[in-house]
Amino acid sequence: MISRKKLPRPLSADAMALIARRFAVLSEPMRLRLLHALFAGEKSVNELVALTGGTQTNVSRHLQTLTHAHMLTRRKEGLQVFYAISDPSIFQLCELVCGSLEKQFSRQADVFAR
Amino acid sequence: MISRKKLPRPLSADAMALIARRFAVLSEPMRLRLLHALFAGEKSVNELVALTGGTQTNVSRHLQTLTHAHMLTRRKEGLQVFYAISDPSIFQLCELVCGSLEKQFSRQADVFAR
DNA sequence: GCGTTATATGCATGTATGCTCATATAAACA
DNA sequence: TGTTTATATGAGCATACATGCATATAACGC
Repeated sequence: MISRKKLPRPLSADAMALIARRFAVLSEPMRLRLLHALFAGEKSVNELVALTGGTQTNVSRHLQTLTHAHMLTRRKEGLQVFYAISDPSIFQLCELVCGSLEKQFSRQADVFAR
Repeated sequence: MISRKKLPRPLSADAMALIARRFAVLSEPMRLRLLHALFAGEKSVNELVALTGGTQTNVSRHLQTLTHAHMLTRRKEGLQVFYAISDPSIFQLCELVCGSLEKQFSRQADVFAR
């Protein structure tokens, strides 16, 4: 009988580069702010500019990056373009990282509290 | 009665920068190769150099980065230094990203197969 | 057609960071 | 003490990328 324990899959160097690229897309604060703003649902570029406080140029560039990484979908309607999160795993990724950071900080807080 | 649906927590710009930093640490192929090599358990620097094919200098630098990010622990024993994964959420993060990439590629494969 | 609004992009610049070479530290041992 | 082995680090270089300015494209109304 084969063990049911979940094993890490073997990963090629190519696969590793793809995964790294995906993490890189998530490694910019402005892109995270955009994703966070989109958690509630699709928004136009102008709305995102207002919500994040970025310049129009910069917001547009980052939206392009996120779309090329297949994390967002783009829908044009008249003059406006609406973006929305297309990859639900984004939510889980952020939750995981948040949880891990919270643990780390609460441990550090414990040390200071002694 | 309060809804039980899991809501995304509100995130400050500072929190966002911390999360981004964490993703940035995971966004280098060599660091992912090191983490992957450590999935099976702790290893010395020399072993990691052999397993990843990197130079000693470079491997040492990346191990330092991962350790400062609290993803690895460092244990010195005689001349050797052993590193091990200290944050179990790393496994889940990689699984999530791998799964999401697999879905993306199988969709693309479908398109080509038509 | 012309002007206006929403979004995208070419170019230039600054900053961050990965990589390598040489050298430094640190521990073991003769 | 001097030598060897394992790991870390300082300096310099190259590259990637985020940002802003100006301008281009695209859709709408007149």
